[in-house]
Amino acid sequence: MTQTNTETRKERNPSITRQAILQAAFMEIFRNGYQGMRLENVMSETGLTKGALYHHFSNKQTLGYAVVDDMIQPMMQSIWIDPVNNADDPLLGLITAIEDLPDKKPEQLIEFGCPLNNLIQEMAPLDNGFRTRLDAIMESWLDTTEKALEAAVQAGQIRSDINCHETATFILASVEGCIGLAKSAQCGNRLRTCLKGITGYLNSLTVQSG
Amino acid sequence: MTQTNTETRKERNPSITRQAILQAAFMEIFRNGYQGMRLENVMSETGLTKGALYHHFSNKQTLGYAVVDDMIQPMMQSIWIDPVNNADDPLLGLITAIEDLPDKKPEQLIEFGCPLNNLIQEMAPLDNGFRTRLDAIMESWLDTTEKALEAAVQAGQIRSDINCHETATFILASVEGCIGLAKSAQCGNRLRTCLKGITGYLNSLTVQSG
DNA sequence: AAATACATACATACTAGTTGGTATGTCAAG
DNA sequence: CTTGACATACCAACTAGTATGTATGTATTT
Repeated sequence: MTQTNTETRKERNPSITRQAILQAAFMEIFRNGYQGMRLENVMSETGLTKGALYHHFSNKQTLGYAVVDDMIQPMMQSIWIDPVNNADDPLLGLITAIEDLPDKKPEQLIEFGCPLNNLIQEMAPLDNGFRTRLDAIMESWLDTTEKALEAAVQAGQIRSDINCHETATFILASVEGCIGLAKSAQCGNRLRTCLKGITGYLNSLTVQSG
Repeated sequence: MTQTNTETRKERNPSITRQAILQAAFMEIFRNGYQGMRLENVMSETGLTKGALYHHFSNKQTLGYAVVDDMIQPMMQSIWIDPVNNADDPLLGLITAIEDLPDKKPEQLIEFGCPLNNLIQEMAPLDNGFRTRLDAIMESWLDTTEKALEAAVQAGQIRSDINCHETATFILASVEGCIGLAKSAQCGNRLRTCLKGITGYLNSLTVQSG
């Protein structure tokens, strides 16, 4: 085995390398925001050099977009969209998605908030490429939630006089707001207190409670 | 009149100069975040130099803290805390505070969001000095809202079985969430849609609607 | 009331460190 | 042996912060 480097030879695997860069960039953005992300930190966390980084991504912006498309979008898909779409009971599917939130990555959720919302609040006014990508995720999130509410109406679970579009928007706003409030206090209790408000609201929509 | 400068002589007024710096810094932070704020832009927007800036504020962090204390806190006071505290009708005071939001600075609210929430989401995990200042504003905002709910209970306006603390937390989370969603879409309709969800929720708390 | 002394309120010029980006070299795989 | 996958070395621009100079207001002294 020829060994030109002092360190152990790195096996080449471009897809794994790319994934490692994306993972490190995601965490950097999650903690510090996109503007606060330092490519130097992405390098040190992956053990790669600037050459490798710029081989896979042409610039910082492209890397940022890729984090949205290849990391954040799949997360939202697996945390909310898929479970809610596949739930047998539409209302229970929504409630479960909400109640499961604190269990996913509790410490990260409270310390750093929601990766999607963080980037929206930072970048929406500054970079329309970010904004359109992020709002597309938001729209699909809204769409899934709205359809679940419509199904819950059809199933006779919640009142038929509610506006599902308005209600879905309100629910997602509340979810993001709750995570944001918990981040402000850096406190899990505030998250749970706040999420109870959402489930309480959902219960107020049920027919038997009217 | 001796005139050493080429430009017109600047009259000296330290308090006005300080306010001008704070105003420019606030807008810079509002648009770009604290990390994105450039002191050079604060200088160019005020027409001042770095010497003047560093005369009034010892460093960037001190300026950032002053923006929180001297700009954002008074804004929250005048937009929400004072009107809600001084309202004759506690429930109407809350509803009015919510419904008035889009009228304050509509284009800024939708484009840049909420100055308080922006800074919380950006800085809470990064700088505890920011976080404690911002969360103190949040706490006073929560406190005012909770007391208004308690007064509404006392006045027989809303059901007495609700948890005012939990409800206040939920309402403020929803407000911030709605502003955040509108910012994502850069769309006033989504803000109004979402805020209707909040007022609808408040109505669901009233006694006659139970 | 004029002169002096001193602190405040700025301006100018510079520095050190950071950061995104590039040019080029090298090793490995097909 | 050509192309892809990296490493090394370097640069130009930016940015917070500093050192220092100067003009202005104000209190004190005589």
